[in-house]
Amino acid sequence: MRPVAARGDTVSMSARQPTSHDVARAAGVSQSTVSYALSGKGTIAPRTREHVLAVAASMGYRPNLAARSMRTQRSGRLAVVTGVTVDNRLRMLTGAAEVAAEAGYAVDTHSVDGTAEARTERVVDLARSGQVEGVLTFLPVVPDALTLDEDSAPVVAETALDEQLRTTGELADAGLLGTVISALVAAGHRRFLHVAGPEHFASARSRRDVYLAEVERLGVESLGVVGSAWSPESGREAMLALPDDAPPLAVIAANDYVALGVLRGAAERGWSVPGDLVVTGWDDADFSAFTTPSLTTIPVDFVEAGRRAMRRLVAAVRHEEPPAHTAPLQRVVWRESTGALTPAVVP
Amino acid sequence: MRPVAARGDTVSMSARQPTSHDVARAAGVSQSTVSYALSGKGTIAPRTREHVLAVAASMGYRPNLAARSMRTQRSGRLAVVTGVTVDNRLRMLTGAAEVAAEAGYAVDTHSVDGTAEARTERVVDLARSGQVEGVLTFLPVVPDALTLDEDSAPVVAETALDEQLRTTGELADAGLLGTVISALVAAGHRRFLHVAGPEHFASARSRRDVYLAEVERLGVESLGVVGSAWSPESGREAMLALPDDAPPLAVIAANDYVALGVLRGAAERGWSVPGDLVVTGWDDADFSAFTTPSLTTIPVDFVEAGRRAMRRLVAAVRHEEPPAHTAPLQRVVWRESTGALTPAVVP
DNA sequence: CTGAAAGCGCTTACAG
DNA sequence: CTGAAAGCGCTTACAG
Repeated sequence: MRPVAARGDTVSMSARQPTSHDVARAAGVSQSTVSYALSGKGTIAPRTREHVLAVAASMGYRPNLAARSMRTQRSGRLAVVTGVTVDNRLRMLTGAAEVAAEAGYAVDTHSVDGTAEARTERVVDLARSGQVEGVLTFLPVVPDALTLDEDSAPVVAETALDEQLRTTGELADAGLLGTVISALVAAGHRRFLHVAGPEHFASARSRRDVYLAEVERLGVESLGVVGSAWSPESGREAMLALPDDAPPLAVIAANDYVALGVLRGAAERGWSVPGDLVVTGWDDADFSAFTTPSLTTIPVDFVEAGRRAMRRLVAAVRHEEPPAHTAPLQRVVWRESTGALTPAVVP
Repeated sequence: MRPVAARGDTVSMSARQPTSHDVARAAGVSQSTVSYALSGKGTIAPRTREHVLAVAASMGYRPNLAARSMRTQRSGRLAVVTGVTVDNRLRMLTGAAEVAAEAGYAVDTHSVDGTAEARTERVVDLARSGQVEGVLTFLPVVPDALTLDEDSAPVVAETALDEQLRTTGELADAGLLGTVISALVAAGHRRFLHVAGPEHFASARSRRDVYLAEVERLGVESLGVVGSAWSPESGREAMLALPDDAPPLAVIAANDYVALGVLRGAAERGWSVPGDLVVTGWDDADFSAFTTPSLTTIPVDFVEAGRRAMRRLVAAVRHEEPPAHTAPLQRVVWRESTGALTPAVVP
């Protein structure tokens, strides 16, 4: 398909990548001098360095990463474990890849499916493989199955089954739900329902926990916690299972996909939103501003979450302290699905 | 943080990964025999091979990929270029990663932002870097800026600005839109509008082209082609810009996000769907079955599209013929947004 | 059938 | 300030 250069070809148009040796020959210096010039390490005369750099650039020289890695015993690679789940993973991957690139690491993507145990095994396998210096997983893992010994590369999990891991956990913060419920109570709502996400997501668990705590604290009625998926089906089924006299009701959905199903199910029941029901979601999905009614939700900056998770991993790999983040990743956006709230109650 | 093994440590619990040398010593053979045993190449006594394999497994031996790559002059790596765009990219990445893993390649993910030209430059850069054996891009590239010489790794683009590349193009096939429009005409619709996607996506262009051709062929009225984004905003604005006497109208949206905005805009105009307007989308987004009304759409198997794109890349890297695919990636799903169609007209 | 040896392209003490 | 040399862990002709 593409012509292969003859082996004994002496013409300069070689098909092979130039090596530091080639640069050295062209620049009239030794190969080690080329290495020092490029790394900036050791002692080297500024003029020599400039000259070597210029020659290297003119030849389009790129250091062979495999050779460097073999010599330095560092692969310069980090693994990111992902899979087919909710759509916000790609945004997190984007942020993570950005930070990794800035820190000088390449990112290997590993798409993993199957049970939490199977996924955890893959993560452990990667951490022990010796091919990567660290592992960042966007999928929940089972800490019990995550037995890392000293040889293993560090693992950072954005969502874990519990808190034993180096969890960044910022996505799991459900504190804003307290704000939302308080505002709804201030607006006169007295009966609530939570349609929860999957138990093995830390974010789903903490949303449920905050819901339960707030409902208790404010002394309002709760029709309970139902559902265990991030899907519209889950929200729709929750509506279809409700008694006829459920409204007026405030439905706290685990995320916007669930909330979308709630809207759909409410329509099928003949309940108006925000008349009979008010509904809130989470994540500010791409569609959430455009449903009818549009969804009140808690936007999460997934790109930034990915960045932060990767910064934690890089810190762990380098045995540095994890960076502290202050700027919040989440906020509340009030839209039509919660009806008109007086400015006084909107936080 | 984690204890580092003392350098002169002679205890067998070494923190470093075992090498083929370590395996050779433990198995009582030479290092080259270990290599032959693991690769299955060369001539080796079955008993020796089994023994070596058992020892290697018991030690948790993993070949050092950097060393292998340096020796074989093959990195065993493929780059996938992605970015923050529509949510279906992650599904494609999943399929692509799966095929790459099966074929024995690791996948480097590169998240790229910026203009089409800037992205193209990154793709070219990767192809020439010598670090990867091939590049698969899910983002549109500009062929004019994509100057690959003989040294470059092959590039496969799922979506290209034109057809000069090795485009898999299956996602760009808009043939089913003919089926949809014919069915709507058979159901009595006589006036159409297309809300198009971004010009630089091949899929957006071919949807527009098929729309124009079908409207012409069937001799029905077209209110034109508007819009140039994959966003709900685009669909909503298209509705708000329509004259009051636009209905009855069949709106062909470039994808489900656009269609969602069309639903929203129609609601704001006081037009009922499917009464005043019928609407179709594309992609069967996660929300499409749960909008009110639910969306008639053309589901695309993005995971399989990712697999196929990666198979093409692997074939190109190996100088093999690209595999031919027969099973269609797309189909039509009729839902509420097109109203009741008699079974006779539904294809 | 097995082993000794070269070499892939780097980095980094060490000598000059 | 510069260069010769060792060695990272593999694969693969080649000799025995």
